[in-house]
Formats: sequence, C-alpha cells, structure tokens
Amino acid sequence: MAATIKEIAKFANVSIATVSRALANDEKVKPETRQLIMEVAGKLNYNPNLLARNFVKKQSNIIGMVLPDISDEFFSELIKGVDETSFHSNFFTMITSSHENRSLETAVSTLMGGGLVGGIILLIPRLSSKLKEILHFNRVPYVIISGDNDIGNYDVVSIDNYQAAYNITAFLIREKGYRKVAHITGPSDNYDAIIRRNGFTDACRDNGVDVKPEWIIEGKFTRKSGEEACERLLSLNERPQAVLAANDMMALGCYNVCLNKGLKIPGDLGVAGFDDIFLARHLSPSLTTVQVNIEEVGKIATKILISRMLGDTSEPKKIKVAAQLKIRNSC
Amino acid sequence: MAATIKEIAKFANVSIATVSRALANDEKVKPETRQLIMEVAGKLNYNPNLLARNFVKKQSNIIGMVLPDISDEFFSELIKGVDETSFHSNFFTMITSSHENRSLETAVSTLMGGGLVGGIILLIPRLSSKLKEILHFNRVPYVIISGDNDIGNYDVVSIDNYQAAYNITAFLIREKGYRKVAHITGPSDNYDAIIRRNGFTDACRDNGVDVKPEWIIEGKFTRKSGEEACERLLSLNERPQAVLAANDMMALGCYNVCLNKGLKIPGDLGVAGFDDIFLARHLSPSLTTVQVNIEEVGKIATKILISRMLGDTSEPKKIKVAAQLKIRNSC
DNA sequence: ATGAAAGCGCTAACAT
DNA sequence: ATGTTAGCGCTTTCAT
Repeated sequence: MAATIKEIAKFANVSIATVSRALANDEKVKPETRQLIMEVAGKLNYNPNLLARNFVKKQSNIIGMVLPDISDEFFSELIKGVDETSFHSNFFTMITSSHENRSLETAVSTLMGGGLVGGIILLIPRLSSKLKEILHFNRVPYVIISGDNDIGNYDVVSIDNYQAAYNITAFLIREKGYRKVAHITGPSDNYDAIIRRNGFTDACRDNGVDVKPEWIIEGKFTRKSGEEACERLLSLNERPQAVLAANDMMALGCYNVCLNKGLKIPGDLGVAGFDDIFLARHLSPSLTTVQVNIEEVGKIATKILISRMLGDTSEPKKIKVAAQLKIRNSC
Repeated sequence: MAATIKEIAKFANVSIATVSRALANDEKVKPETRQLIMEVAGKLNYNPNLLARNFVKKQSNIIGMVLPDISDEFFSELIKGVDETSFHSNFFTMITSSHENRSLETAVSTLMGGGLVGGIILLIPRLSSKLKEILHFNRVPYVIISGDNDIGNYDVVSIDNYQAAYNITAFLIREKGYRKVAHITGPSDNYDAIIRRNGFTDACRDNGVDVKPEWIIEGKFTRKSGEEACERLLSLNERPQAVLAANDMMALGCYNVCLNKGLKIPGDLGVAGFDDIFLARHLSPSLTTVQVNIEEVGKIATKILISRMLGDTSEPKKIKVAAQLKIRNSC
C-alpha cells in the first residue's frame, strides 16, 4: 500500500538511487530532477519506511526513556520536554518504566538490545554497576537525569538542589527575618535529600544563624513523616519560628499539624517546601517553595543525548538546572 | 558488534534458517538442535535485531501513544498502564504529544507514516475527520481513549462518566439527605461535561429532587470558574445545600470561596468533585469525589489494540470503565 | 549527475 | 528436520 522509492523511481523515470539521494537532500542531484522527484513523492503520499532506513543505516532515531516504577506528577512534564525536543530533531521517544514484572535492568536491555533505540535517557538516582555494564555493552549513548551530578563518567542533568535549598533558606533568614529555622530532611540515604540539607546548613552558617541539632529532623518525603517531624518540632522547649521541609509533601504534613493544633501559618510557624508540586499553590495559605523547570531538564537531557547520537564525543557534561524561588504566603 | 543469527549459525554448525526457527520456537526444530542454538545464542549474548525483524515482517511491535498538548497528572498513570500491558506482550510504547509546533494530525502521521508504529492509542475527546482520514489511509489499527463512547466505528475506551455522575449525585441525595443540590458543569461543548451533567440531572429526577435552573451553572473546568460559579450560587435567594462540581479543580474553587466567606464545608455547603486528583484527599476537609482507575483504562486500551494488531477483526469494542465513589469529608 | 548493484539481519517460501 | 535462497526498502559504494 505505502509508496516506496521504487515506485517514485518508476514514475519519475530515474533510478532508485537518485530518488534516495534527492530525498536525502544530496547536493549532487540536479535541481530539476529533485523537484520532479519531490512532486511525485508528494503525489504518491510517500513516507520513508523508517524501519528500513534505520535498519540499513544501523542506527536508530528512537530515544528510549526509562522511568522508575512510581508514577509522579513530574513525569508528564519531563516526557513533554523530551518529546518536544526529540521531535524537533526528527527523533522519536519510546518509554518504558520498571515495575514489579520488570527490573530497571531488564527494561534497559530490552530497549537497547534489539537496536530499536539509538540512545537512552535514564531517570534514576544512581547508576547500578549492573546497569552500567549493560549500558556499555550495548554501546548506546545515554544521559542520566538524577539528583546526583558528580558521579561517573557520563552525561548527567540534574536539579540544582544545593543552590535551591541554599537560596530558599537564605530567603527565610534574610528576607523574612527568621533566626530560628528548622529543617525536615529527606531520607538520609537519598542523595537529593543530602544535598538539600547541605544547602540549608550552609545558608544558615553563612548568615550567622545557629542551627540547633534538634531542629534538623529526618523525614521520609511523605506527608505522614512531615506530620511526625512537625509534631516533634512543636513539642520542643525552644520552638523554631520557621521550617523548611525538603519537599512539599512534608510541608503539607506541617500544614495539617498546625491546622489541628490551631496554629497559624505563617504567624505561628513559617513553612517552606521544595518541588512546587501542583498542590503547593492551591494550599491555604499557598506554599512558598522552590520550583524546578522539569520540562527544561527533559529538553536539555534530550539535546545532549541527540548530540551524542550524532557523534559528539566531547567530555561528559554535568548540567545543573537552576531552580526558582516561588514566594507565596506560607512564610 | 552485536551478534547475528549468522554467527550463531556458524558456531552451531547449522543454517541461519534453523537458527531463525529455533529462536521463533518453531516446532520442527529438533530439541537438541534448539538446545544447542540457544546455548550459543546465550554465549554470544545474542539479541535479535528488532529493526530487521519488524522490517522484514512488515509489521511493528511498537505501539504509538498520542497525547494532547496539555500535561496532566493522569498521563503518567495512563502511560504506566499502557507500558505495562504492552511489555507483557513484548510490545514497545512510543509517545508523542501534540504541541505548538505540531498538530495532532502531524504527530499521528509521523508516527504511522514510516511504519515505525504498528498500532496507535489516541487520547482525544473526538476524532476529527482529517485524523480519521490519516488513520484509515495508513491502515494501522487504533484505539481511542475518550469521554465519548458512542462515536464512530472503532474501539473506544472511556470513563463511565454518566454512571459516575449519577452515582455521586444519588449519594448526595440518598445517603446524605441533600434535597437542594447544585451542579457546576464543564464547558457546554465538552462531551465529558455533557454526560456528567446528564448523570446529575437524571439522578435528581430519579430521586424526586427538583433542580432549579439557576442551580446549574456552567464552568470551565478551572479553579477560577469554580470560584465564580460558587459565588453565584451563594448569592442566590434560595441557596443550594450542596454542590457537585464537574471536576475537582472547580470543587477547589468552591473551597476557596467558602474559606473567604467563613462558610464551613460541609456544614454550610456540601461539596463534591469529580476525578479524584491527587489534591482531593489532601484538602481540608478531604474532598468526596469520584475516581477512575486511569491505569486500568490504559491497560484495557492496550489489550484491545494488541489483539487488533494480531489480527482480531471482531466488532468495534466500546468499553466503559467504571468509576469509584471516594467518600471523604466534604459532604 | 545518475545508474547498477551489493548488502544490512531477518523471515519465509521452497527444496531436500 | 534442516538447508538454500529470495527479498523486504533503503543507503551506499562503485561505475559511468
């Protein structure tokens, strides 16, 4: 059914080689011939068979994107960024996520193994050695989207967690005048969480604010853990005036606790979050937080990957995407 | 670098045809031969070249998924459902969304045109005639995920908007005892919105509840339109006791208005929503709403599509996925 | 500037 | 049960 270059060749009275060249914008095709071929192709509603093209060229213009198991509200923005950029360069985006029936490793090998995919974007906190092996065995370029930027010998695009945490803490202290600030961290083995905590403590130190050890409480990035941490903070002899939660969900936990206790935000306790999830601007009071342009992260990762797929062999890139302070009404 | 059947054939001292057959689990291969071939394949770390395979078979085990421009928190769940199901049948999932640089039509043609994709899942409210043309021209099977189920001669998976709206309305009246219920609809040209409205009015009628015309107000599915509608309702001489918003965002708008006016939910006004967005369970009070298992929608659509790709030519299927009442504290 | 022909890795007749 | 061979649509030498 679908037209092939063979048919175009017949109609245009040229060889298939010429058609192929004309379609590829080869300079050695006489303009008139080219013109004719294009016309015929248009009439025949020709679409190159991408399977055949990729096959013969031993390359693929498909980008594989591997997501972790959880579904996150950020994913669709990320995918959007990837898709938009890859489309722009005539690439396609293929998606897999790991889940109970399939490990991350399987997901990756399946995608790469068959030559279906010419490059991979991985959304993972850290590269396991097994994954690294698979990645290198298949010689397919890849870019990691991660919280951790300083790792390994490959391209990484990450959120600038440190700067973001530093900035929002400095904001609390310098702009808002809080001197007693607490921090609900993420899990202590989570790289994002560690970096954010560093940003927090450094900002306090740089602004001459003393952080009491009991004002730093470890959470789990869940609302519940935010509630528990907030309870603890409020039960302290010396209460903090404000708290920076390492993500918005834990900040939400603080909201709930304050609501229950009849405490006013920001009057009795200033609250700040991290992520700018959809919910943040809809809470009452709206939550001051830090927003990363996740679509931008996807775009940058894709641009790098495509340049690699096209042969760029320069030094691995380590890109940190700046976050933006979203000042609202919670502190 | 990557091993081919040719190499396996050489090592195993058989022909490439035998290798191909063994790999395809052809019954006419002697078990020992098969065994040997499998071993060699394993040793060589063989992965079939999917590009070559799809190419020669003139088919593709790639499912294309076309999303609208907006990014929605549901998308990642939907994608998850699609990916999980397609993986299960050894299919792959490719994603495109329409955006400013690309119409839905272009997105679809690009995907199908090149034979890259063997089937398509379309997330659209309605099939334009141009799109229909493209779809038929390419003879690639497709499944629509839509609000509208009764349309056209093709497979559609949809949310059961009518039943869901009917049920939640009946719940308000029968379980909660409200007799004066209002409805903030979606845009009047939106099919989902129309169906939901029908469910609402039918449930009222069936339960002997009289709906005043001024209690049905058209919104735009946005928070702001929900606020405006709620203001209008509250300014009425005869106020409704409860309001069903056609989506959670507009219900959120009602929350804001009540908060501003010092009205208690559900004491002064009962509020119910539709969608069960992430936010719904985190509002205070938590929002009673209706939840559709969107991952399930993706799974069902994918199953149907794959059966079509495998040759199923039975009558077009019209599946409605039931929604579930999420009873919380807002009414 | 154009054509002829080889070949990519695989499948599927056809032959044995 | 296994081997031989043609050919899928395209790109790419190598000729002309």
